Amino acid sequence: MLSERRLQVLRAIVQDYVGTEEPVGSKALTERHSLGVSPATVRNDMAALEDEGYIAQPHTSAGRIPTDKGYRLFVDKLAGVKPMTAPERRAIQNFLEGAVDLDDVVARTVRLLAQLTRQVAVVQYPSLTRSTVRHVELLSLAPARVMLVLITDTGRVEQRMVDCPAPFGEASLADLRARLNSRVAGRRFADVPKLVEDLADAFEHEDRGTVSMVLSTLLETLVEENEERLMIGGTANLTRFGHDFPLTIRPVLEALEEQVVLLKLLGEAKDPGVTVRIGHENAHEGLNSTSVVSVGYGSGGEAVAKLGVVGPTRMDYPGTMGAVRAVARYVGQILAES
Amino acid sequence: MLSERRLQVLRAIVQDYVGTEEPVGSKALTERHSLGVSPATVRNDMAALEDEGYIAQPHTSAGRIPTDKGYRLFVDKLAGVKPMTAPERRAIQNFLEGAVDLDDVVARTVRLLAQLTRQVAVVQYPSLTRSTVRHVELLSLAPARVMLVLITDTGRVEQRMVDCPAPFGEASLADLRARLNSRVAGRRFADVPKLVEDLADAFEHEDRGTVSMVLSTLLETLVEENEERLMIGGTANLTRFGHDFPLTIRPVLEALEEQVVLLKLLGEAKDPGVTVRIGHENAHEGLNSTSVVSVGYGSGGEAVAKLGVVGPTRMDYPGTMGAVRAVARYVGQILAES
DNA sequence: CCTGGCACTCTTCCCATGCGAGTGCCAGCA
DNA sequence: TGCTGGCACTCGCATGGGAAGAGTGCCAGG
Repeated sequence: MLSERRLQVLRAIVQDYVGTEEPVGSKALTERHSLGVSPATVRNDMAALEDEGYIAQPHTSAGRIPTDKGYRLFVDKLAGVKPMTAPERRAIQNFLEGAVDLDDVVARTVRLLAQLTRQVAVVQYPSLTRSTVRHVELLSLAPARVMLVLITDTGRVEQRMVDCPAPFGEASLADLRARLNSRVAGRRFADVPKLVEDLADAFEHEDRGTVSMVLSTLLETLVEENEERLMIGGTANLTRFGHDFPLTIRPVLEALEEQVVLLKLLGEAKDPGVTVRIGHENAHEGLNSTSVVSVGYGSGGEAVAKLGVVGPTRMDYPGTMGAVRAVARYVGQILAES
Repeated sequence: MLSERRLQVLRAIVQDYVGTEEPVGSKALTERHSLGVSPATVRNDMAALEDEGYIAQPHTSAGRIPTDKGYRLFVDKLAGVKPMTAPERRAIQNFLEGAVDLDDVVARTVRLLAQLTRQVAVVQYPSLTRSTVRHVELLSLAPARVMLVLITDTGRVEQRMVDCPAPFGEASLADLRARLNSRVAGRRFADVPKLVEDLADAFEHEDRGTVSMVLSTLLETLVEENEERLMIGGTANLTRFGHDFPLTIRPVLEALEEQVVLLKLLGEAKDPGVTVRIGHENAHEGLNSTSVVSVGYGSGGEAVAKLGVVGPTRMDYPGTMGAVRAVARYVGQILAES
C-alpha cells in the first residue's frame, strides 16, 4: 500500500504535468508544492511509484509523467469533481435556454461542452429506445402511400414512407390513427410491440395488409439502430494535443468519424455518475492516448442518452468531470421543460 | 501572353508538385515530361512564369511551386475535369442507393466524397427555401397545444410546437389542415407567405388568434436560417496536409466548425458547374491555404443545395472536380427518385 | 526515515562544416 | 531570335561534435 505522502506526490505530479505538459522532476515538485520534504525524499517516493507502475520516465534523465494507471488512481482516489462556479452555471443555463428545437439543443450542448472543456465534445441524441411515444401521425400522401410520423417525448421526430399493398381510405386511416395513439401514446418504446400486435385484427380484411405494413414500419423505426445519432464538435481543440501531431491526431479523427465506435464508447459507461475511461481502457486503438469522460443525461430521472468529451489522457480531470456533469444536468432540465 | 510551351511547363509543374509535394526543378521536369527542350530552356520559361506570378520558389535554391494564380490558370485553361471511370460510377450509385432517408443520403454522400477525394467533404442539406411543400400536418397534443409538421419534396421534415392563445377544437384543426394543404401543397416555399396571408379570415373569430399563430410559426420555419444545416466528414484527411501541422490544420478545423462560414463559402459559388476557389480567393482567413471545390445539386433540374470538398491548394483538381461533379449528379438522382 | 551531496546519464541546443539541388547568366550555335 | 551546354554561385539541410542542463540513483550522515 502506498503511504499518504506518496499519494500526495502522485497527485502533485499529475497536477503539474497537466499544467505544464512537461515531465516533472523532483526539484520542481518540492518547489511548487509544500510537501515538507526534500527533493531526495521525493525521488525515493517517485522510484517507488514507478515500481508500482503509476508513473514513468520518457527517457532516462527526464522527469516523470503519469501512466494510465497513475491517472486512474488520481481520478478514483485523489481528486474529486470540481463543481462549476455560479457564474459558469448561469452561463450554461442561459446558453442552453435559447434553443428552439432538439437539433438546436444538441448543437448548443456540443458547442458548450467543447468551449468549457476545450476538448472534443460528443453528444448523443436522445435515444429512441429509452423514451416514450408522444404521438403517432399518419398522413395519406397518395391513395396507396402513407407517411408515418413518430414524435417522442424528447421532441424528436422520425418519419417513414409506407407503400401500401392496397388503397387505404381516409376513414380507415383516421381509424388506425386513433386506435394506434390510444394504445401507444405515452408508453415506452420497448412496450410498443406488445401493445400493437393484435391491432390488425380490428380492421376489414382488405385493409389488414396495409395496417400490418404500417405497424411493421413503426416497429422498424423503433429499433432502427442507425438512429442512434450523435453530434461532434470542438475538433479544433485536438491541435492542442501534443507536438508530434500527425501520429497522435490522425487516429483520433478517424475514430471520431466512426459513429459506431463513439456510440460503443459512450455505451460502455454504465456508471450512473460521470465515467472516465483512460488511455488503454478504451477499446478502440485510435483512442489509446485519449481519455473519455462521459455521463448519461435525460429529461426525467432516467438517462436517455450520453454525452461526453474526448481529450488527451493529460487532461484536467476534476474540471472536465465537473463541466460534463453540469452540462448533462442542465440539458436534462431543458429537455424536461420542452 | 504566355507561349504554348510555357503553359505546358506550368501544367507540368502543377502536376509534379501535386504528385510529389515537393518543389520541382528544371531538370526533374525535363526528365518526367517530354517537353522536347533542355533544362536551360525550361529555366528561362520558369523565370518568366515567376515574373508573371504563376510560380514561386520557397527559398532561393529550391525548385518552384505554383502560386494561387498558377493554380487558377491551371484550373481555368490547362486542365479539364477528369470523368469518373465506369466502375467508379457504379460504386457511387450502389453506395448511395442503400440510403433509407434524407439523413442517410447526406451521411453517405459525405462519406463517399471524403473517400473518393481523400479530402474533407461538406454536404449541405437540401435547402428549405428552394424546395416545395409536400404536406403540412397539424397535430393536437393538448387542448391548446398544436404541433406543426412540415414535409418537403426532398423528404425533409421540420416540426414546431405552437402554444395557442385559446383552445382549438379538432374540427377547426381539421379545417385548417385541409385549407392549408390545399393552398400550399406542391408550391414553392417562397410563394407560401402570399398564399396563406388571408387564411385567417375564413375562421370564426375565437379561432383567428390560433390560426394566425400557426401560420406565423409556419412562415418562421420556412425562413429560419439556421435550418441551413450541413454535414462534414473526412476530417482525418487533414492530416495529409503538410508537415507543419498545428499552424496549418488548426484554422481549417476552426473554420469547419463554423457552419456559417461554410455555408457562406458554398453559397458564394454561383456557377452552374463545378466551382473552384483557390487559396486566398476564399474570404475566410483560415482557409487561405485551402481550395474549395463545390457544385450545386438538386432533385430536379434546379440546384437546391451545394456540396463540395475542402483540401490543400495542392490538390488533384481534375480528379477532385470529377468526383464532386459525379457525386452531385447521383445524389440528385437519388433525391428525385425518393 | 529523511537529507544533502555527488557522480552519472541522457537529451537538447548550438554551431561549423560539407554536400547537393537548383538557379542565373553567358557564350555559342541553328 | 530562340535554344543549348557549361559554369559559378547561393542556400537549405543534414551531419557531427561539444557543451550545457536537467534529473536521476545512490550513499553516508543526522
